Amino acid sequence: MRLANAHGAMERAFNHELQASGRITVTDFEVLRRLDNASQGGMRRIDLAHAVGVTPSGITRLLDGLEASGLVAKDHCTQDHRVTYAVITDAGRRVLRCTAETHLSGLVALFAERFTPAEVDQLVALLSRLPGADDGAPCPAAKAAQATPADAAA
Amino acid sequence: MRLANAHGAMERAFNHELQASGRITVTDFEVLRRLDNASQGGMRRIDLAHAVGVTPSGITRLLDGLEASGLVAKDHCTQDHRVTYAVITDAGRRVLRCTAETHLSGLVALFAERFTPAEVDQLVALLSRLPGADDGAPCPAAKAAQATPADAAA
DNA sequence: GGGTGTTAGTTGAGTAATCAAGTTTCGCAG
DNA sequence: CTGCGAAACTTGATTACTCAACTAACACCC
Repeated sequence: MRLANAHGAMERAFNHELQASGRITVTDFEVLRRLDNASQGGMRRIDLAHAVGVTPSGITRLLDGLEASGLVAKDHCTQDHRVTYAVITDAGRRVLRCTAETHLSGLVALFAERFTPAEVDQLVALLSRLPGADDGAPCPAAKAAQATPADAAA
Repeated sequence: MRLANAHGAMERAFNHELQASGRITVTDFEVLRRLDNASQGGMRRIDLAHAVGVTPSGITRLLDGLEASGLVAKDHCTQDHRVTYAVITDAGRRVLRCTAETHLSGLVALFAERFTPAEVDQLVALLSRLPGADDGAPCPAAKAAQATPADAAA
């Protein structure tokens, strides 16, 4: 219950912040973050869907939007013609960097003023035991620029 | 992040369970729970909205549905004609009791198999410090039957 | 090489929320 | 008692998803 309240409230707040600064939802943000972290700046759409917790059709529509805004691009796999990769573009990286700067720092501050580092560790450890907590990326702290986008980046 | 993942995954799962057994969403469930806990089995719609974390318009549409299903009823305040109370009906209580039985026990089991009671306390204490965690009801463990519905209960 | 099942992805229809802009009621200042 | 701002809703249009049903490509077996 506390979990639901806390997460709900924070997500709503975060969503508002993101919406205000650029036309971006929390899920969009999460997608960009994930793509930026990915080894080639790209992921299979389905893995991405699972990572951010939406259905395949959700990812299709979500990426439709991000593609229209030029923040991600499509890339087809030559070995398996079923799969399409989503790759983050330079514009996408810019947006990500900019919003992350503004809002991730806000998030960090929020935690910092409420918890000691040890308590944060404790909280993370406890939450990690919940189902689905480790879906997708294990959140490698700072992993800023490390890519070499496949090809089709705007 | 763990918070987002864990809560997201659990909420999705919970939602599916609830949808499967009766046409109910997590938010509907939360509304019923809140109303059942309320002193008269009723609350002002706006307080209810804030408690479950939706906007006033969200509550309107949500209650439209629950009223259509006969799980809650309207009750007008005689002192202030602006406010409308939402009161839980006997049918609503039945549904709540039934779904709570099935799914709350699942939830409890889920936590029990992952945490010791002490750890649960710890987790609750930590989460309580997050913004919005205490919105609405402080979740008074078991508070089953305690009502005297205002009047307009089906 | 032609079925059979599985996986990746899209599309149509529907739902639960949102915001912005209304209406009605209330409280209050002059 | 009249006007004026704020509170408690409601409504219309939009959004971000969902599910169910589809297509296309692969994988395998015989």
